[in-house]
Amino acid sequence: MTARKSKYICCTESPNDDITINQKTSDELALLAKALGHPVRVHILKVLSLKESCICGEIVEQINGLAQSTVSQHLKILKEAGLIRGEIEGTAVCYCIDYHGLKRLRVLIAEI
Amino acid sequence: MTARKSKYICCTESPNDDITINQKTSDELALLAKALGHPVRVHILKVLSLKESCICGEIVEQINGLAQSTVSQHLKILKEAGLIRGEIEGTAVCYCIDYHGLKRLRVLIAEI
DNA sequence: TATTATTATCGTAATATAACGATTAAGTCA
DNA sequence: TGACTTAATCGTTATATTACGATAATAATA
Repeated sequence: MTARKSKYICCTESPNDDITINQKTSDELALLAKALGHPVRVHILKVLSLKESCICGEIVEQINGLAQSTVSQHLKILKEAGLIRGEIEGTAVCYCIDYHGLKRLRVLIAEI
Repeated sequence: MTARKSKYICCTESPNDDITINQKTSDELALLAKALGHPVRVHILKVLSLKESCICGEIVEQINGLAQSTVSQHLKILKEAGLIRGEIEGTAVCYCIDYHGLKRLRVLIAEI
């Protein structure tokens, strides 16, 4: 990619005309954002944020009107993205926010 | 929803046991995050960030290997989410980041 | 006015996501 | 051991997303 003049006023000439963009962090950010990209999953994070930690069953109660299997699926997506963690406690599973993941999301957005 | 004792150690009792969560902001955050939840769209934002503003055609060039119509679709999604703006300049359209939208995303994440 | 340049939209196909009920798995307790 | 509790997984269906090529729309220009 070579720098070149643009005939468009809006396209400012800049030393950044030769662009190199970190694809890896783009992918990482996209994955995190995608995990957050559903109202129910945002809601789950808020529940966990307010309650510090919470067993799956109580989360299902908080998410009114959705089947347990559906909530479980959302929890899985959040977990795989690194936004929450789950710890087995007896027959239950206790979920909490993974603040490393959440911070990483903030950092990656800030870097845009 | 009434406050109740939990038999689980992990589930801390807290004054937030009666949870009220703002569904509207959850939806808003989910929409913004969803728009960001694709590597190509993150890439587009980075291109715009580095170049300040950019005509659609140059963005298409930067996104190697995707058809013009596909990139146009991604631009539409970003625009509808309020993450970019487009200004017609002759036959071209000049896109730039909508920093209000991006800031709103940051704020909503920070509020989780 | 006809042509060119640029971008948006349309129609379509392949794939992914979201939701459900039913079932499985694994730990607890009588 | 057998029943119960809790959560994950499976199979399925409906819907949404992503990508493409083709076409339409609009402004600039010859």
